[in-house]
Amino acid sequence: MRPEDIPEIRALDLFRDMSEENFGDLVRGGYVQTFPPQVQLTTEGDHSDFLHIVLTGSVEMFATWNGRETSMATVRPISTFILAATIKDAPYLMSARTSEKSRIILLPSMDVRAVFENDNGFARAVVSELAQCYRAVVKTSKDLKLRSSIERLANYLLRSRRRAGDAPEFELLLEKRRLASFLGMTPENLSRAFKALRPYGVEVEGATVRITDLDSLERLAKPSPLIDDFST
Amino acid sequence: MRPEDIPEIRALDLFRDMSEENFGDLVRGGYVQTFPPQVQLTTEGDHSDFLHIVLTGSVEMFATWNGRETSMATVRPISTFILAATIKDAPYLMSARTSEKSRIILLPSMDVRAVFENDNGFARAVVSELAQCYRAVVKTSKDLKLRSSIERLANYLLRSRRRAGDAPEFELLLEKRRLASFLGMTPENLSRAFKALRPYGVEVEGATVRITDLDSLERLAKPSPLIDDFST
DNA sequence: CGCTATGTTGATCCATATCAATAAGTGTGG
DNA sequence: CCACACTTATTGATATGGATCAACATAGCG
Repeated sequence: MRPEDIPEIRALDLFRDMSEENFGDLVRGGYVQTFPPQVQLTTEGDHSDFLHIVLTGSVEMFATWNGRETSMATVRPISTFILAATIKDAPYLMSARTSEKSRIILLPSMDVRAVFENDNGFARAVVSELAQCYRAVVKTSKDLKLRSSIERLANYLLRSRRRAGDAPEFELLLEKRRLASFLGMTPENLSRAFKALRPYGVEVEGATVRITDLDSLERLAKPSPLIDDFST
Repeated sequence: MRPEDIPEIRALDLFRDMSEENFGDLVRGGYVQTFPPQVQLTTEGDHSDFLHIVLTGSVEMFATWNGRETSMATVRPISTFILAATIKDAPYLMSARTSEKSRIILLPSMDVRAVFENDNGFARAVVSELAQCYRAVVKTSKDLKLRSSIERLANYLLRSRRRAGDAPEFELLLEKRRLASFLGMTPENLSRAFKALRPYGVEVEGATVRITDLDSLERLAKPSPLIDDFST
């Protein structure tokens, strides 16, 4: 692992409260690797060997069943994935692939579990991280069950806008077909949903989205902090 | 709290590893209450005042948006709910109501957080519980996104059968309209889905289900441990 | 450049929702 | 214990959101 990576990792919520010694143990066994796009990092059902941390780039979490595939989430820097599987020493429930060129830290699961047993600060940080993940999935589930596809897209755009610092114009960070899968629809249907949002002030050109009538879009989307807020 | 309740709580995974003293603190401030059916215990958006533990009966977790409502999960004895909100001191993402007459333990959230800070055994148990909850929601999400409504019902029946000790005949533990909502469909559609499963050896009479051709149903349902297993 | 993957658009189909009517439970009070 | 009211479940008819199929356009990329 490059020495310049270490402070960045140390600054993560997950590792901030652990002892210097335990952090050293954890990092010593780990390594950083750069992957090209479209590399599959984990396969659902496999046993958890490493805790992954995305340093740069982005990673798509997806799941399959009976020949079908669906996009479950996108992991962006700097955060971990498959923490739950690592801690429980259980098989992955999701697969992961790089969406773009990405630098990823790999920490051996055994080491993570060992430090988890010894370091109370780390154990508490894991709780916080897992609670966050849990709440994120619950929100996604509510989004899926309570909203139509157009409402989901409208709220997704409002969230994207917020993530871009409330800019009226921003880039979609996902390929449209992945976005469609994430929102639980087909690419064709997403295309039509974008068109259906035009009367509400949504202009799309390639990956660029401009929201010209925020009020109108919000009246349609009815965003809720209990579904659409990032942190709470 | 009745003295005879205490050992039962102490035996829960969540409380087994904590110090006697901290357990005492936690239990002292809590109390047990019996609620009639259809009592709403928490409301989404409210602040977390108590960690709830279901001793008997059952509790439905549900969520609402824009006048719509959906059933998210059913909590059965003996387990906790809204642990994530309690630990994070965040608003509830789901509401809870008793489905039947239920005995519930209420532990003040403040006490739970205080003990969480002090007791390392408890902190680790919370991790394990949260990881479990997280993985359960991920499975439910996969079920929803990757399967049609008939496939979801078929797999739900196979899980119910398993929970009933692989009995060929068992009772639905949910009202059909709640089951429909949990599976993400309308009651009418659930009715039709049951009829559609008749050729696969599913006989329904009231709340009683008999599975007469397991192989056939499994060929249709294609259950997967990564979606349908309870614990892993 | 030209190939291949992605995105769009149109036509059609299908799963599921909605609406409406009836039946069957379930609980309540007389 | 029965009659009534009310909720839940079923069934049929119809509507519709979203999927699928097909053709074409477009944009990355080697």
